[in-house]
Amino acid sequence: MTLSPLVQRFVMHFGEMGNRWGINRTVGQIYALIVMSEDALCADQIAGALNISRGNVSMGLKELQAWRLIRQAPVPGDRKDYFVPAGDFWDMARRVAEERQRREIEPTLSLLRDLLLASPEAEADGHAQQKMRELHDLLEAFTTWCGELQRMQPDNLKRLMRLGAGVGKVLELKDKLTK
Amino acid sequence: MTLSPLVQRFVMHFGEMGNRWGINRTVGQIYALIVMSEDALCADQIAGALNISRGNVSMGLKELQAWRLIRQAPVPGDRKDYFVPAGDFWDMARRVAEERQRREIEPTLSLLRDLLLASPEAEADGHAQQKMRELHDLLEAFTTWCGELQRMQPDNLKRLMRLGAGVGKVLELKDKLTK
DNA sequence: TTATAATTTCAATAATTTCTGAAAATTCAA
DNA sequence: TTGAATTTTCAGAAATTATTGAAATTATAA
Repeated sequence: MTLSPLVQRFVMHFGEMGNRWGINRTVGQIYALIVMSEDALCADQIAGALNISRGNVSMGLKELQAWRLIRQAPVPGDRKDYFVPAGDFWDMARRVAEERQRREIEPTLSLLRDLLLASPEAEADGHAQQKMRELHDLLEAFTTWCGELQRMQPDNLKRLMRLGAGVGKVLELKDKLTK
Repeated sequence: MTLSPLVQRFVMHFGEMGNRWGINRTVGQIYALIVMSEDALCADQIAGALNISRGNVSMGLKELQAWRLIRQAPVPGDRKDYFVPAGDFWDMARRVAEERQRREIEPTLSLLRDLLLASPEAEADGHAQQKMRELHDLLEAFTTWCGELQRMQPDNLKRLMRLGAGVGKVLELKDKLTK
């Protein structure tokens, strides 16, 4: 399978981006390739198109399945595993956000809870704990907010985003009504 | 300078997290140390406390200044450069968000604009461009939204976050009123 | 069963990123 | 100026992460 220059450029770029997003380069490329492809792809096609080893593809597919970004799509009469995207880009964004939350926020929150329980020993600990409290409260507020955004209907979420700066206006509205 | 176990644990953890956030480990540690410290710190104190080389500290401080996460705080009668956090954790969060936007979203958006201008060549390009359009629109909506959240007064932003799921209710409210 | 096709695993290796420390550059008081 | 204190730079070393490819495993058709 050869890629058109258009798809080629996108796939390569997405790989680089993947890097900056905490997923590795080939995993990003594999995902981009699957999304851009009209048909389901099997591991050999992917290895060929991206020019990477079979083993690497196997790892990548496993990781993408763990993220639930792709899923198998059986092709009748063919023993190989074929893959298609699981959901649209909104689903992808949600999954990435969830995973980042889990990896980048939760561990810190849980450490902070721990450290805030300890009674200060050194003289500097009072100040440190106050800072930790600030960070804890910020991360917790953020976490709650993300959770609630995710629980919103996708439609409402889209509307909220389109609302944009209007959010400020809506807040004012709420003020008037609750007063 | 020796660190209390409390601060030590936080600093080490923050370094690990920094890794997952796209800033490197020692840069994360340096920032955490400066934030947790009551007094301004100089490079030697940092190198000693974290047990890393002087050169590494110099790099780290430069990077943190570039991110505008720390700033110099002159200590009268001392020639060394001393550093303190620039702003609180909200400011930090905003800077990190800005930087990520710039590194992780903008380059993709600009590539997508490019690729969407090209006229499809291969047969598969039609489908690919449609997907690219979807991603483009999603990223653009997200970018606009982030920009507007950032332009909001910090107070309103905090209120919006505290509102949480209530946002859905406010939307419904708006519906009724605008109908 | 058995043979074959496909996938997964993982030790070895390649590529990348981070860190050190000595040398060069800069700053500033005398 | 000079020279001591401080910071910066950057080539090479160390550590980390990604990739290969051959062997082991698993799944399927005959």
